[in-house]
Amino acid sequence: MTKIDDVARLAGVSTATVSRALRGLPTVSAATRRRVLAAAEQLQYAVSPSASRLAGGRTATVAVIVPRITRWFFGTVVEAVEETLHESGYDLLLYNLGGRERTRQRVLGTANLHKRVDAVMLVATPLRRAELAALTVLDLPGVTISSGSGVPGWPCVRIDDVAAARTATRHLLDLGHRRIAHISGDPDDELAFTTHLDRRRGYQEALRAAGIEPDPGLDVESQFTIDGGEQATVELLARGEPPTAIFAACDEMAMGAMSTLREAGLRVPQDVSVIGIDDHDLSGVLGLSTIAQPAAEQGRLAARLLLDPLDGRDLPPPGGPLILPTRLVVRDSTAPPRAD
Amino acid sequence: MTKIDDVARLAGVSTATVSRALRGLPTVSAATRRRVLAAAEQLQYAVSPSASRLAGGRTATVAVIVPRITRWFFGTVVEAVEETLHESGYDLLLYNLGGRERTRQRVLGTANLHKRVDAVMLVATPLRRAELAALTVLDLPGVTISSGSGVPGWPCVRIDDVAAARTATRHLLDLGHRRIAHISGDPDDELAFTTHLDRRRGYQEALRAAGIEPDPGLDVESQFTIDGGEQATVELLARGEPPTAIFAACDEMAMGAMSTLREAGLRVPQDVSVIGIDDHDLSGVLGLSTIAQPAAEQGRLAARLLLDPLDGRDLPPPGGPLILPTRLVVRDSTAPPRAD
DNA sequence: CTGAAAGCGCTTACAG
DNA sequence: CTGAAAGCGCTTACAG
Repeated sequence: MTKIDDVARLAGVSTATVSRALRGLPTVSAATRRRVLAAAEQLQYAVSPSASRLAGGRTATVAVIVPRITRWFFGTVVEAVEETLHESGYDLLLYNLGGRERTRQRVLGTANLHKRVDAVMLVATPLRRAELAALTVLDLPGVTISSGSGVPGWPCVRIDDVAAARTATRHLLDLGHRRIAHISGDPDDELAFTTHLDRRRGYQEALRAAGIEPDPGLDVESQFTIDGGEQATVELLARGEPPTAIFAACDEMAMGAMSTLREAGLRVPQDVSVIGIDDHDLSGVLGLSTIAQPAAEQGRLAARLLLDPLDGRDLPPPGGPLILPTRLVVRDSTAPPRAD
Repeated sequence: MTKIDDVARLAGVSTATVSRALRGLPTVSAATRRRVLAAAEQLQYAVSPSASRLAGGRTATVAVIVPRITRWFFGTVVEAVEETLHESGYDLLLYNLGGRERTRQRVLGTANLHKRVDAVMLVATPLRRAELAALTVLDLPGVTISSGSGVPGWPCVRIDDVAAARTATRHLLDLGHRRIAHISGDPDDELAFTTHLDRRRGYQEALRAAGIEPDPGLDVESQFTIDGGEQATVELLARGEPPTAIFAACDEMAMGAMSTLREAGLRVPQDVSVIGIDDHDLSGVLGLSTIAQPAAEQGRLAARLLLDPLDGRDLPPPGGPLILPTRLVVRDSTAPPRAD
């Protein structure tokens, strides 16, 4: 393929000038730039990323690390991030941890990311001590979305999980429910994220504010998936008298809960109300009440926070975490409890 | 950071030997290899990908191009591909076309991929003539999943869309339906894939085999999304007497259809049966009958077909397209038509 | 505004 | 099995 020397020869300039003209640096005369661009066009020249990266020390690549790309939240975040990154000329290296310890170690436990990317985006993946140490050594810039306490020095984008859970629970309380169950994340969750802890806290706070002491028998741990919601609900029903309402820590769990309830002959919302968090694409179709969170917006904002310093736009670093708003969406899955 | 010279010095060998030892080449004595590995370990050495790629001419990176990562099929494919690629030490560059013409041009219309990746995976993205020409010039190896006629020289993994649609339609015919509507892709679909053409053909073939001439009034074009399914169903209902069954070209459209039917006061399946194609994660929850297709398996197989030649495993190239099996899954959304 | 030259950090024939 | 040296294709001070 053609390389920079070919373009330089055709345009009658040095390779340094070609390099500058093609990258839009200001120190090139308009006439020269025109000639270079024409030559590059004519030769169908495309820069070699490897050579450019080695010489320039920048990769124009970002690693995006998610637990599971197939879950609604992560897919939506990645889509928004991808668009923002590519618009700015950055490549996106996707890492889907998928609960695989080996993958996690390869990505986070070594210097693998070193010189491979200019920055890292960590989505809902709180780091263990050793991983944090490894990343700190690499001294890479980054941003986290919804990743627990985050990484020192990295901005953090998220929602207020405690408040979201409080709002969901209070919605059920306002409808008159007292026996409100919670299904949420497993501490041994293979995805190892901590969002569920905050959501549980909000649930408990709302109950206590209403004078109700949380009943551990109504709190079941499982995975943040449809299957997880089904299993948790099966467990819940096996424990005895069903609750009159279930607050699921995410919409996918809520959907699993709805499915299991229906199979058990319980109607939603007549017998049991269900609410989740997310506002998944299909929540409308299922009539699921939920706390909507802006997934794409979190992705876009996080990408911007990464790109701005990389591209030399030095905004004042955000003080605390950047917390985006959530919103209660009432549909058909929540109603007052039966009066019996 | 430490580089290969540091390792060479500590191990007391040349950089060439370090390079060979670290990459596991056979032409290194066991003792030397041990010393090199120990030195690399001690210095926390990680190779610079840019330098390695420039010198070696291989990027160990694959571009994966999908229409929309948030759709079930593409998310599931990408997850499987990611795992297969990373297991073999390859990076995954994600391109989400998202119906954006500019993105599409940047990725497919230029030499952008040149020297950036060793191979390309094109998912459900038939190429236009100019794009095909551009790719052909780059002379990159690749594989397609479900991408129309594919790319000459690239293996193609897919299902038999005509047969899948035939099976879905026949299922409805077998239940006794005659007024069977079809909702499917738009020829002007911004995602520009052609799967819907095959699925429409299967629908029409099944009808004709049953002695029914397809009624254009029962065939509505829209997008392959939940919204698309809703809009198509609204349109269908606006055209007059509703059909007794709807065959949607994918599960997301089918879910949109179910939602709109319910809002219109029509019960599924008592008033209208609905069937899709995919076996989406949520099809079970929604009780949607469907033709299941193995999305993850298509991704894994396609990744293998890409990796094997790159890694020097030269399998006999597949003769025709690799067609994976589909399977009718009957749930609660299909039933005989009302006898009135 | 432009060019000559060094250098980025590896891998690969080639020679031994 | 190992090493010296060239080369991969750019970018970046530096000088003018």
